[in-house]
Amino acid sequence: MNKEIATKLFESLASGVRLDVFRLLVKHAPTGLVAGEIATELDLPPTNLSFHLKAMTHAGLVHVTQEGRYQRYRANLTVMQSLIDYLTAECCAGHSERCFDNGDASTCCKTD
Amino acid sequence: MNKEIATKLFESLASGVRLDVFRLLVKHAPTGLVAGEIATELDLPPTNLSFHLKAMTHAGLVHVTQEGRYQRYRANLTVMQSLIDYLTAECCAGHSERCFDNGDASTCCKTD
DNA sequence: TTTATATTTCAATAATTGTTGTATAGTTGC
DNA sequence: GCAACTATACAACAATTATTGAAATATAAA
Repeated sequence: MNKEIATKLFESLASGVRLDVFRLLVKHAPTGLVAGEIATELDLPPTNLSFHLKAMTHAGLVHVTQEGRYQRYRANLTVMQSLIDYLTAECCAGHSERCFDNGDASTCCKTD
Repeated sequence: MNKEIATKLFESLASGVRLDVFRLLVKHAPTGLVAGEIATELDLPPTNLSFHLKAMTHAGLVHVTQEGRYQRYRANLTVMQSLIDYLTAECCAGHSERCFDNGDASTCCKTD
């Protein structure tokens, strides 16, 4: 994880639509959903969903696999964990006592 | 923390400039920096920095206090912690074993 | 092979965001 | 009060992102 990747991921999460898509896919992990199911669930026009899915895939936030004529999307939980680690490091950065006053600091303050 | 607030925070972090500003402020916590110091450190035109600081302040990512003719900015570590919690909940959501295979899960899967 | 289904690509447009210089408001010290 | 300094507000413009319908691609089924 570095600044460039993190920025791309934040961009991906900065849209209400994409955040909804990601949360839906997390909810359906590890099976994932095919594009049509996502469109139905979130009531989105297919073209718009496709636009956002492409952006998320490009950012690495989701994975896609072909299943016949369907495209199955899955949340990339690994990259999300990396992002949380990065954010934790950014947040702490030598100030763990402020950031984690009443929490566990064991995953905190990584020097990267 | 909810989706709307999270989206605003992600927007704030989705810009290279703003991410740089925030990381700089975290590095200088809890003292913070005045606008001019940030501009010098990151080599940004004052108007551009002001634009981004305003956005960050509005999103709640930083706090500002007046010091005579200076404006001192500080990273809001509390909201960052909330965001990490939110993201952790999003990431885990009943799938901690996938998300935290080889890590500490004690800060994970908070039900909020 | 023809028809239906799923999804994406393309094109057009709307809306938002980012950057810069100039002007303005507020603060300090003489 | 006046000059120097800090920062923001405003205006103009550039660039990016979002949304939608129509057309295209590809797979599956009849």
